[in-house]
Amino acid sequence: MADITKRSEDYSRWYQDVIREAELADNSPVRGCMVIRPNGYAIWENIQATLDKRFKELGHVNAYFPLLIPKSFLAKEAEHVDGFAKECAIVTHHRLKQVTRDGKVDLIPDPDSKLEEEYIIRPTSETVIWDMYRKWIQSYRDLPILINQWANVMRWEMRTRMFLRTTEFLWQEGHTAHATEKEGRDETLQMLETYRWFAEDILAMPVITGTKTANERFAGAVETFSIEAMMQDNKALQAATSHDLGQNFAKAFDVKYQPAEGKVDYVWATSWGMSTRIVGSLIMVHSDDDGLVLPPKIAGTKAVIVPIWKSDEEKAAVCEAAQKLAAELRPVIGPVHIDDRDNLRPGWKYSEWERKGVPLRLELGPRDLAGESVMLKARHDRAKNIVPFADVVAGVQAELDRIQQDLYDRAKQRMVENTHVIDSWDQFTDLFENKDGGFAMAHWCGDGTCEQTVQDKTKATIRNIPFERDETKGECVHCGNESIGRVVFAQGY
RNA sequence: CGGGGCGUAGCGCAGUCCGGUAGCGCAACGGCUUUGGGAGCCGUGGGUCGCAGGUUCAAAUCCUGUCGCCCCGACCA
Repeated sequence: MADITKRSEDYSRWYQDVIREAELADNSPVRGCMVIRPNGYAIWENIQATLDKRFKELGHVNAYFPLLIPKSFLAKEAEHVDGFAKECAIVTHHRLKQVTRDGKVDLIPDPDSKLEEEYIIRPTSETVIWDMYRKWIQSYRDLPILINQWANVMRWEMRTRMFLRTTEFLWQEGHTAHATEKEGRDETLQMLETYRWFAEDILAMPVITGTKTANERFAGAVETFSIEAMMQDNKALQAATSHDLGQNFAKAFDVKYQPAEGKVDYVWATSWGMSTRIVGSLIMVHSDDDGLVLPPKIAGTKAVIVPIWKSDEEKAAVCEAAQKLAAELRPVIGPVHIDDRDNLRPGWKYSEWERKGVPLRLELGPRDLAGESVMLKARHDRAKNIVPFADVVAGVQAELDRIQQDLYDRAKQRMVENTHVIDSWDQFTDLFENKDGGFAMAHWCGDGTCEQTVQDKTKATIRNIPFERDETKGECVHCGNESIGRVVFAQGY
């Protein structure tokens, strides 16, 4: 069996190896696109289920807007065009024509089917949605609108990486409309907090919440907020964003409402999203040289039972016990798999389920049966525990809780250890050029040109201006001017 | 789009410099023995050598073109 490259040898190759070995995804015939395999899709389904439930608890409803967007829509919001025009796929024809060339049948776009107005494949849906909101909103009684959609989008990237940046990806995009500026801002921050909760409590991925700088703001937003996580190679990854769109889209699409009192005004907007990219970060935060590691709360399979036997009699007894255990566990912890394949030995099965990231393994052989107990083995730290049958549900539940917490603690500790207070340009360049990188908490003057220069010199960008930070003024780490306080610099994905 | 690397069996690779008609490990299939950390032995099947041209008696190997993947840039989040 093919081995997995060690993280220390080649991080990027390790990442690809883990995806292949855990059967999360495969390359597609189309450049830059990926096939998400059942093991990978199960993770995404759990992400969807958990987030969707939470969104609905917060009053949101789901809807679906079309994949194709009239080209003219994109042009309506000046900054938005600027941000996305360069990476749009365009539909120009609606029919193919068979032609024969050198005796071979080929298909070409039928010149007679050229579209009068061309369509773009959505890179995001603000424009279609706001075109519809114009029709749906007349008065303050129509507000707020709190719509979310689960969809695919396309951004024609030059360089792609599995999950992290693919030409087509899956995501949810929330689009809300409000009567007041404050309501819009509150919604933006509430959704950012939702993402923080999801990343930390469900994915066991510690994040830094904060405001994006003007340079990094979403095209068309007044303010963009993000959660930023640290990967095991010390690079940062933006795990989700939430945008306060102000009245920019309302103005571009002429969406006005009649307030209870006073004159007609433009409505206030937000949008927020999390994509399949989060699966990439999940892989990179927790996994090790043996393969995928997943926190129990998001794993498709929570536990696998490996029955061990020699004779047919033992097989029957052990498998029956495994069925009983699984039946007890499933209603409490969720999916439990029994691996009773008889063509593989237990050792093979152990390593296979380890590669695939199942958080907990239950080993059940004749010795366990005799002792009326089962052996638990945790994926992430290899800890063994023997639990009596009588306590198995509580024991497994406790172990899953411990794994979840441990993964968070481990990731948090790594983030803390690799976050440095940096006070000079020498230290700054040393960190990113000679040392291991990580997060640099450094003073910044607030100037975008200065920020860009730092990026050009070191590849480090301002990930965000953290909510919780040292606001004491100082000297900008690069230009020496008075700072707005410390911000997080890091090299990012 | 620029620089570098790589495409040979399901996976990982050797063979390419120096042309002679394709091999190794794992996996698969059959059999026997096995089964508490990647089982052993015997046997079997599987590849238009990324694709298309060209040179040659002969091309995985040399030449040209092309497609794809990976890394570094540019681009993007």
